[in-house]
Amino acid sequence: MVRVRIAPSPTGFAHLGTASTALYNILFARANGGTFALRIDDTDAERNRPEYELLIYESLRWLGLDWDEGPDKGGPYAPYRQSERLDLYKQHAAQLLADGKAYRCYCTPEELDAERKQAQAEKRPYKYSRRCLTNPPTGRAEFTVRFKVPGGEVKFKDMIRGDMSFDSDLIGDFIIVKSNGYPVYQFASPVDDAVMKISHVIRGEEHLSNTPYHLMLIDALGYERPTAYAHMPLILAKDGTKMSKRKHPETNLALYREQGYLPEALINYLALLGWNPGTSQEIFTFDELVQAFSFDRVQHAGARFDWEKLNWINGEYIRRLDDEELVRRLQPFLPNLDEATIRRAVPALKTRMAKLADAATLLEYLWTNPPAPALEPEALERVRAAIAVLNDVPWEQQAIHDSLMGVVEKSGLGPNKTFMPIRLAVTGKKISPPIDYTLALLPKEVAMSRLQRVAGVTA
RNA sequence: GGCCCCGUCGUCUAGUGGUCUAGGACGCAGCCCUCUCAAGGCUGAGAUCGCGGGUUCGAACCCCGCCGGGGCUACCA
Repeated sequence: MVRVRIAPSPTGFAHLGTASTALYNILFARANGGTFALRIDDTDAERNRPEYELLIYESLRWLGLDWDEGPDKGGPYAPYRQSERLDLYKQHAAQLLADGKAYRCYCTPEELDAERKQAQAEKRPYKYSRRCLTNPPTGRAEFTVRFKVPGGEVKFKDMIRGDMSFDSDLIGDFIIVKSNGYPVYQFASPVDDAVMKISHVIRGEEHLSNTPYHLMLIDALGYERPTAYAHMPLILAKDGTKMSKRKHPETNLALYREQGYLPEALINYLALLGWNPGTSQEIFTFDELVQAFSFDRVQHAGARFDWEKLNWINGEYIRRLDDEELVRRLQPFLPNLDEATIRRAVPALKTRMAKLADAATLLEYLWTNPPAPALEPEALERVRAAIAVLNDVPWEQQAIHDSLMGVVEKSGLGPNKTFMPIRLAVTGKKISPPIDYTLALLPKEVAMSRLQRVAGVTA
């Protein structure tokens, strides 16, 4: 029975890495008929906020990465919010204490800090002194609980990197319960994984070095270890450094929705960041990903996030959407336009967008009034000729196209000599959809008045 | 500092001793198409496989060292 999970921490906006990890977990769960759980890791009382939890739900749902068990939908191992499982951690800590596998530590943060600085000054690797194990100070009430690291090799299998081995003699006794009674991540996470019967722990590479901590705890508690671990490569920023919320806006999942990235395109891109199918296929449906994904084709090195490639994939998805679906998705991005207008614009927009928000730039002239450009005499002549024929033309794209081509032919000049001045007059820009679309999308009176305004003709 | 992971075109990557004069994709350049911009088609530039030693008839692929990047080493997660 495959059971996987993600355990995001609600300490800010929903993070790109959360989506990536969720995706790999779901891919693995679906391929193996397993269960995917969402567990909220809110043990950092200072930084955690309920509204951030909502942001995680929203972003994951937007991406179609839904969970089988979670705080909002329950499940056989509820509750799924760690702040609601405090008793469980207390029991486990008490058990370790009773077994002599953990002990109370009365050291103050200042004392610990001094120890650490001392070690640093003497250039030796820092490990907690075990003062409170051997010679605890008396008359102090506030304490943390430390795990007594047994020492020796800790070995485990990583589905991506193979056999891993850590020397736990290098690991000092670490805190598992804070002085405020809350468990530390290193404690709550393995306890929950064991109790919730998580079979495969799939998470980011930043947790690779944490795994021995978790394993030692699971062993000490007498639980069965998860069948396997998988540590996914980190997503790096464009500059090769780890993505930070401050420096790199692309960590914010909400941004992608706002910009008009299609969730399925983002998923596709994320899947390809750090993994490849071994074939030349680049575009995948979700089901194809489920089928193709395997941990032995996951990259070991961190992968840099690249907007260009994402834009290309997103454009591919947009072009593959049928027109009605595109209209539907475009609506939130074009609040100034009615559905019928969007529908008429779609054929011209489709190949011109990397993301849905681009439509607004292309169609801006429909709800704003661009300033009249100053045109050369020759260009003005072209505009006047166009006005003359356009006056009697039924206002739809094909008719406009035909009559304008007539003007072009009569002029003996290239089409651009006629179309560009019109484009400038109507949109104020040098870039727009084809001129017939550009005109037809606008009410005839508006289009004509913009042309007349430039040509100096009074309506 | 210690421990761990990693290092192929700008980027994502293929590649597990000879088929590599290192393949693909994005991006970039040029051409075609064309009313602009895209899309599409074609062509092209771009990597002495981080560096230095080995092993081998032969190494991007195996071994060692070095350098570089990242992670962990918190009463953050």
